Amino acid sequence: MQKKPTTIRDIAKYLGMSEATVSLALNGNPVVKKETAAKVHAAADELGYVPNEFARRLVLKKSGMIGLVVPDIENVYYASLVKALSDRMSDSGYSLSIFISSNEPLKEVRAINDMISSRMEGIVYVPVNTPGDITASRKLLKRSGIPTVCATTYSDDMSCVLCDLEGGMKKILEHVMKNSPSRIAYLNGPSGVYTLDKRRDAILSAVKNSGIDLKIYDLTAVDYLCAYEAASHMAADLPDTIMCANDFMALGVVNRLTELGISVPERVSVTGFDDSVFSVTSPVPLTTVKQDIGLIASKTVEILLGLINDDGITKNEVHTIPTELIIRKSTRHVQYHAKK
Amino acid sequence: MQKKPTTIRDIAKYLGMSEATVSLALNGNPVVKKETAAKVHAAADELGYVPNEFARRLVLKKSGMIGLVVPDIENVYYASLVKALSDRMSDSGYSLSIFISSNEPLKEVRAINDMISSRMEGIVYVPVNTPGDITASRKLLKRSGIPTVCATTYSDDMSCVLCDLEGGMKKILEHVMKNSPSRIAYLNGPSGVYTLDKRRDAILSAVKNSGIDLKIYDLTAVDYLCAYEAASHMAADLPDTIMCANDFMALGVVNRLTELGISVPERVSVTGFDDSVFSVTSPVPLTTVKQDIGLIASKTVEILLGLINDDGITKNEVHTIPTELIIRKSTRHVQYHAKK
DNA sequence: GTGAAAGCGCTAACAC
DNA sequence: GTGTTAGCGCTTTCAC
Repeated sequence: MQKKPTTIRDIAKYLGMSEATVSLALNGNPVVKKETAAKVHAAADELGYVPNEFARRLVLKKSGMIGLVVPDIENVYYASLVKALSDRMSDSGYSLSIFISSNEPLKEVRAINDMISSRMEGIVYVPVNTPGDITASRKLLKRSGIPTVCATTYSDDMSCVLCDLEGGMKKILEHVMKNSPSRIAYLNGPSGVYTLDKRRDAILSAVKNSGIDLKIYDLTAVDYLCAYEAASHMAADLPDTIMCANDFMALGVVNRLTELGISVPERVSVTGFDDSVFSVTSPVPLTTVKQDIGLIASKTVEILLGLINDDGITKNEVHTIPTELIIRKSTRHVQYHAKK
Repeated sequence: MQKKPTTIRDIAKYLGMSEATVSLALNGNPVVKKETAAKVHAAADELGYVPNEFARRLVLKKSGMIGLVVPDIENVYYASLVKALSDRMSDSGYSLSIFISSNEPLKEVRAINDMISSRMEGIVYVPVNTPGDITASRKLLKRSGIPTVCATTYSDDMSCVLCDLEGGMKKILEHVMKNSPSRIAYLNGPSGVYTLDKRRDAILSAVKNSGIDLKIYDLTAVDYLCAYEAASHMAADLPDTIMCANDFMALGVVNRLTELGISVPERVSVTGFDDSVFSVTSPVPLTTVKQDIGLIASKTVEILLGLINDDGITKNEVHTIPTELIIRKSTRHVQYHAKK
């Protein structure tokens, strides 16, 4: 069992002074005499004093914490986001408290409730990434009045930071177009997920009236296996370009195609999205769209801190991070360019 | 700015009853009359009451939280661990508080201090995974008296849960041996990291006196790029088997070799370790050693909860999780077997 | 420069 | 059944 932790009172008794002095000394308040302060620190050290944050926060009415909910930590995209957010936050004086919703709206609600009861001073909200009802979460957040910013996707009633998904999709499509494709397949996920719907819409509107035969597949999940299997089915009647909603899917396609003896990009071009590890560690490095997660994180922290300090930053501001086309080797056009 | 949260006192005033009753009702204590309880809940709802956890924890002297420090969330291995731990923990009534040390001993110390001040009731300690001095962390943990279990690696002064790294290494080596290799290269990381040293020792002692030409490379990091580059250097004078400390490295080797026109496993066998995503999404699926992260997580939680409840579970117990050889396509022997 | 005292929001005896 | 009261450990005026 745990030994009872040392309190300020213990130190005060031990030193024969008052709690107030000890507290002031410990907080480095200059009003206490230097030698007194030194004595206090020595005693604190000796007794193994560690402040009780609960007591502290209770009276200060500040938690010094910022909460973060993410849908899935095993997804490299979110893992990078968490890492970036954690880095950016550590300079701010706040500590980050991470919650995982596992893509379940119910867990998300629980996490948000936890954050509210723990009096987080700010919240970074990354909603579940599957079709699901998150109105409960949004209502809770709203009602709490805690400064919140929604990251990587859109929510209509709070500030958001997300990438220019449409722009990215258009850029990569333009790149693909240079190859004069006649049949494009686009592997997307279930509809009802903002970031996927956005991608689908963008590609759809860009291709419209181009005479290109575009076929969109709404897979059950935006993961490796689904894409891998989709590629299998496509093999019989191959399009010349297969675009994917993310890199992990593109990897699945590349691997399956390669297995089948279909060469990428010679026979078919494949594109990813996100510019994650997979785009680099793919046997055929992927042409993709970079979502600058570092930038998302920085902007998110910036806006959140602004909100917390009530800097007069507009609420419900939507901040769009530009995307960048990254040309690697999974699309034909690249090589063409690279070689001349 | 945030509106002032509703307190129990507000509800009491609003309803014209005492705080105690409200508190009891809110906690579902059966002594309060049903209708009173109903009224209280209604009022709480109406006023948007969310309990102040700090006050609660202060008086209860319990945080209801378990802390977790991990070195690197972008590493799929740790990401899976966090996920598994988070899942297992959620049934236990405790909430998990995640800290990222970014493989920096200093950040690790900070995280541990945070956990102690936040009065975590238990700690899952996953030490930094690079050579570095973590005695400070261990001393802090020790001194705090908080039940702690060290996961995925060994620490001499606390309970540990880790995989049978040596056994795993031996198993995969045995498998490789069936091919009668004459020259094996083993790609490891810097020495001074327990889990890597263990692997190195195991392979070293197993190969000793076998007449096999074993060459061990202590790379600066156990990642894709380092392994990729090492493979480049090896190409000139190729061993017949390249073993790696993890799957991510093995993927780097496979990709580089493939680029160089060296076929895996026909010309050289490659092995991984961990059985992570990479072993499955590799263009040549990797023969590897499975570390059952789910099991690690379950056992860790079990031991930790035992420690917290002082179940008389021996402290400083080292629990070893068995590893499993997973034969896929990156080693010759497999195919040999598979085909006959 | 230091101490006494009030109170942060909540819980848990103990009275009534 | 419900109210009164005394803290949990800390910070912070305000006296001295």
